[in-house]
Amino acid sequence: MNLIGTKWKPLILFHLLEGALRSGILQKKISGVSNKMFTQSVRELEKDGLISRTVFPVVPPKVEYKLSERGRSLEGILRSLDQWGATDFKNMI
Amino acid sequence: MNLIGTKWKPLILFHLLEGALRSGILQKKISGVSNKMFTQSVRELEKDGLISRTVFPVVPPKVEYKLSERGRSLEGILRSLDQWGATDFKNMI
DNA sequence: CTGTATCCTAGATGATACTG
DNA sequence: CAGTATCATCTAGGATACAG
Repeated sequence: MNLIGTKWKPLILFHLLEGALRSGILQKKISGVSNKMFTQSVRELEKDGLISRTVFPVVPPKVEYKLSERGRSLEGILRSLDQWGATDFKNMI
Repeated sequence: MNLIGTKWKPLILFHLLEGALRSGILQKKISGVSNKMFTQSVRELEKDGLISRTVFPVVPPKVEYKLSERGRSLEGILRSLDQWGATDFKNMI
């Protein structure tokens, strides 16, 4: 939980399960996240070795994030969490 | 994550996987938790319907906690988290 | 487009003392 | 034994403006 136990990290990792994403695209997928928390979250995920960050030297700037091998090892948990959330929510209504 | 995304809740739930536990025992198993956070966590878990609380009218007081059906549905995720933590930790050393 | 810096608030957490 | 109350601290998180 020290690595992924925040409001946004699980969502970020989940959206990266399908492949690398450009920074802006990824941020748009995480509806509601502030610019600050998005940057802070991906920075920490990178520091913890769960995702990798690639900067393309072009203009305008382009940055892509993707899961590292360690991050990929969380796939089962991430999909379980997603599935549980969906099922559990359905049972509440 | 809104339900279990805190420092202690996953641990509390995990320790209840093997069956109901008396309050003091459970708290001792969660090494490092303060009395306040333990009480607050179990109260919220109870409010969210993940665990149930049973008070035995005896002296000295006896209180037991156990997983509800909804809490039990988290078993897969809890065990996955535990296993991932153990495996991941082993890979770091 | 991507990221940083700053200020601010709410909540999470902890230490301690106290009650039934 | 179980739980509450109080005080204090730290961090997560958000809004906004700015920079390369």
